[in-house]
Amino acid sequence: MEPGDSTKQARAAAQLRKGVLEYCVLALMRDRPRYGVELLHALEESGALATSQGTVYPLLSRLRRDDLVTTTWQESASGPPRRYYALTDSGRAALDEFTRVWPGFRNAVDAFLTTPHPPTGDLA
Amino acid sequence: MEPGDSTKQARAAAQLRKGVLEYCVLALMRDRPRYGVELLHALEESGALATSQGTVYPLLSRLRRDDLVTTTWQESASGPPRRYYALTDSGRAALDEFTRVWPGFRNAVDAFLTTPHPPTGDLA
DNA sequence: ACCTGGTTCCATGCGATGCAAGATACCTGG
DNA sequence: CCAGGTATCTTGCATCGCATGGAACCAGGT
Repeated sequence: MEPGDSTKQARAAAQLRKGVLEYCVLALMRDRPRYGVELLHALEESGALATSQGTVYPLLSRLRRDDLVTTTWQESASGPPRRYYALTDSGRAALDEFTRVWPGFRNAVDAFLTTPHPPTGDLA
Repeated sequence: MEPGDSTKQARAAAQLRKGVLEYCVLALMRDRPRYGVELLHALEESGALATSQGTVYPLLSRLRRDDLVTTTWQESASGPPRRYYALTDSGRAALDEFTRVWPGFRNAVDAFLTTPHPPTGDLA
């Protein structure tokens, strides 16, 4: 994404990420601990959820503040040490909760976008 | 939803609505003009996107400010006059743009929630 | 005429979130 | 010693959902 990209498409995508990014990051930690730049790359490869460091690190700080993740420093073979983030029980519960809520939300949006809204009345 | 409902489920759902509500409201106006309370009821019936007047009216003000909708006053058979909101060409373009972006976003989130993230490497 | 209730509209202030920009530190290689 | 890549974090801003409160209009009962 270009720095000065203020198209309507970019704006819609930016607003979409709100609130979802947190749980996608938790989902990435589900099977093993991850570190910041690793999460950043995984989000970038997904395409639709690409973001920046200025978004991920404050998010990770909030997750740690709310006891959804714990962190451990670990040496790296090449480069500075990495802070690995792992799910706590609360974090896993939050992820499960979101996984339960998401399908209903997704289907509701799909319905609004695809269902016609005729003048005569919805369905009553 | 109770007024003082601050459960994790409610919190996740609240954050999810961010950015999506705007386009669901536009989608409701796709086939005919709507007025405020009518939009509020339609959102409430969907379940997952139920919200309040304090959310809808500022949203409608922003849509009008950005020239995505136009408004016309119309008398009501029972009650005060209603302000009907209709899509402009820009509004319809924004809705089409969102309709194009949404499936990719939705599938990306689905992938994060359902795809395992094994230790050995993603897929490379 | 009064007043109670329902309907419809809107404004204000707060908390949460994504983001651009910048700062700091570590390691490797020339 | 210095340049570049890797990795972490902070600050200030803009946007958005929401609770709360207020204002206006109409119908019906007393």
